[in-house]
Formats: sequence, C-alpha cells, structure tokens
Amino acid sequence: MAILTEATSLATVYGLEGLSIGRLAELAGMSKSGLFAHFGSKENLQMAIVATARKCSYVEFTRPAMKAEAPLERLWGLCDYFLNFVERRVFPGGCFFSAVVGEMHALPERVRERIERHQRGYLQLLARCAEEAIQAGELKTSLEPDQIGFELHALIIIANLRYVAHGDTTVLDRAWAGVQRLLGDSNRARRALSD
Amino acid sequence: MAILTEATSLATVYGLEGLSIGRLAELAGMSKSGLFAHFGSKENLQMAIVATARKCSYVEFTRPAMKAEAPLERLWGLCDYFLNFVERRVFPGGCFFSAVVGEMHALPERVRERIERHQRGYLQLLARCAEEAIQAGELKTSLEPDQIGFELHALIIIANLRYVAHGDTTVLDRAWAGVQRLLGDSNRARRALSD
DNA sequence: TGTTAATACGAACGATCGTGCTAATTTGTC
DNA sequence: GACAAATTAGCACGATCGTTCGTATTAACA
Repeated sequence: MAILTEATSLATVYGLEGLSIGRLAELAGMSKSGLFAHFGSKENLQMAIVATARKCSYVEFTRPAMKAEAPLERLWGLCDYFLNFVERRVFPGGCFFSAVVGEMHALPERVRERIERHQRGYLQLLARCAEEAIQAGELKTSLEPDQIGFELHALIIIANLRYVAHGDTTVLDRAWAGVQRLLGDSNRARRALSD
Repeated sequence: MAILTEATSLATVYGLEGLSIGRLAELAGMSKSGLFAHFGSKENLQMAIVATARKCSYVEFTRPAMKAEAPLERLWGLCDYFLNFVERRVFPGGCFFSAVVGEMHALPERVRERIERHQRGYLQLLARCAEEAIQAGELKTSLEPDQIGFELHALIIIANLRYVAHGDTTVLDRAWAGVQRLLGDSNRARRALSD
C-alpha cells in the first residue's frame, strides 16, 4: 500500500499522535471514513505505520550494511547508510523511530512496546557487529561492544535529530568524524549524496 | 508562577502541542478560561513554558557547572549535573528541549525560533568551555572544540532520551563512560543521585 | 443474470481543542 | 465601607478529532 509510505512520512513530521486520519485521507484523495475502514482504529493504523517504518529502515540501511561479509565493514555500513538516508531526506522528519521518541509516553501500549522492541533490536545489532569485529581482530579497542554500540547510536541519532530539527548541515560530518574515531580510521570517506 | 512549572513538566511528556489548556487548568484547579486569560493564546503559553524550561535548565546545570573556575571543570560539570538532573527525574519527560525536538516542524515560528536559539547557545557553551580548557592546557586532545561539544552533547542527550523513553537505567553510565573518554579521565566519579 | 461480499462513501455522533464573550468574584485603594 | 481594577468563572462558538452507521458502488461467483 502506497498510502502507508505517505502516512509514515507524515508521522515523521507530526508524530504518531499528531498525525490525523482526516489529513492523511485528504492527502491520499480518499474519504476519511473510507480510509478508516481499512484499519479499524487509529491504533491499528499506528501499528501499520511502525511496520512500514521497520521495513523501510531494513531496506535503507540494515540490509545494505549486512551485505558485507566483514563484521567491521557492517558496522561502517550501518552508520554510513543511516547518515546517507538522513541526508537524502527520504522522510522529511528523518528517522521515524527518532521522530516519535518524544511521544512514547502518550502512545498506546501495544504501539509503544513494538517501537521499544525495534529499538532494542537495532542497538543489539550494533553491539553484535562490534563484538564480532573485535573477535575477528578487525577492530582494536579497549571499549566493550555495548559501549561502542551506544556511542555509535548516540552520534548518528543526534545527527539525525539536529539535521531535521534545526537544518544544521554540519552535524552529519561531525557524526561521521565521531564514528571514524570509534572505528579507528580517520580517512574513510562517507557515502556521497548521489548514491 | 507555580502553574508554569507544572505546565513545563506536562510538556516534557505530551509535547508543546499535545499539552492542552483544559488539562492543565484541571490539574491546576482552575477553569479553562480563567487560565487562558493569563496568557491570551496558546502560543504565549508555549513561550512562557520555554522561558520556564530555560530558567530551570540554568538553575539545574548551567549555573552549578559554571561556578567552577577551571574551564575543564565546567565541562565536567555541564555533563555531570545534566545526567544527574535526568536521573533525579525533575521532569517526567526529562530534558524539556529534548522532549520537544520531534515536534519542531509543527510549532509556531516564534516558539520554534526561541527553542533553536536556546539550543545553539547551549552547544556554543559546550564548545567554548572545551576551547578554554584546551587553551588552558587542562585538556589534551586532537579534536576541535566544536567536535568535543558535539560529541558530549550527543552522549548526554541520547542518554536522556533513552532513559525517559525506554526506562533504560544503564544508559546514564554509558554516557558517562563516553564523557570520561572525551575528557581524558576514566576514574572521575559521577555525582550521586542523593545530591 | 442474480446474489453476495467487499470497498468506499457521506453524514453524523460525542468529545475535545483553542478562543471569544460576559458576568461574577476577588483584590487593592481612598 | 464604597469604588475601581484585576482576576476568575461560566458559557458557547467553530473546528477538528476518532469513530459509527447506513448506503451506494464495484467485483466475484452461482
């Protein structure tokens, strides 16, 4: 369904609660009740949006990054493709899961738990790649894998938030510089926008 | 006005748009119109909330941190007091300015600009302290002051977001470990909760 | 071709939103 | 105690929210 992509895009700007069915229907050229019938409730629509955002994030950064066979290369890819995804403005509000982090308290429990589970999975993926990179001898560091995952995540998420919220264009490069320092290669180039 | 503190607290949970005057009035034991007359418009109420949050952040971390005479000590204090502020749950939604970052697009222009200006000031404060610490010879690093400010900010803000959104209690220590690494002292203790 | 299931529609519901009135109440001043 | 000024309450407006209902159109199958 194409309308779900539009809904996810809107949700990155107005949030999962701020997104109204009426506005979404108008944007889709449908009647409000007609669109509502597809989902049965706003909570179901929110769940569908979360599923769409998950699929999108999988296609945009998880899968491309995981194509690499070397664990360290996967770690680079996870950060690189994410920053590239943000820079390309695939969604006007950037990363969906960062856009809704401020309204977690107000969300229906089912929706909130789904989002939290996704976030845990993403953090674990970062930490697991770091652990494998260390064990493979590709990454020499005194830090625990979880700490590396935490700091990588902090860098790229803050870059995303500041890029979409304040239009600051330098933050993506600043985040990349931090990633370079954590992964021990200050010469590695970031993916170009045109890719 | 005590009601403004309550309003700011509510805004950290529901956002500046999600916060309704009716709910705030009910919580304050006033009539909706009575409370509305104080501000004249929701936009003015939002501006007053931003001002309250600014004052609160000044009292809670900026001023205590700036009491130190050594620049590096101020840098430590900015991170330390902030994490302590989050851990003490002064506001249920943690840092106000992080809580509303997701709804910047939907805010009235006057409100959004005021928040952006505050954020710029806070970032500049971090970078300036880092610069002074370097020039004073207290901080030995190959990083630019702006990069240090960016990374410190990323660590403590992500810790705040994850602490309030997912109840993750380990993130404050992870952020502190990152701060230690940036400021070059892995033995410095974090402020205790009881303080 | 007639029947059934699915799909989209318009209209309306109760609730809540921000906001504008006017009356009542409180407060401070002479 | 009387009066002016400020504050609060009550009520209603128009708009929008999620949701429900009954109906018209369409697709599939007998």
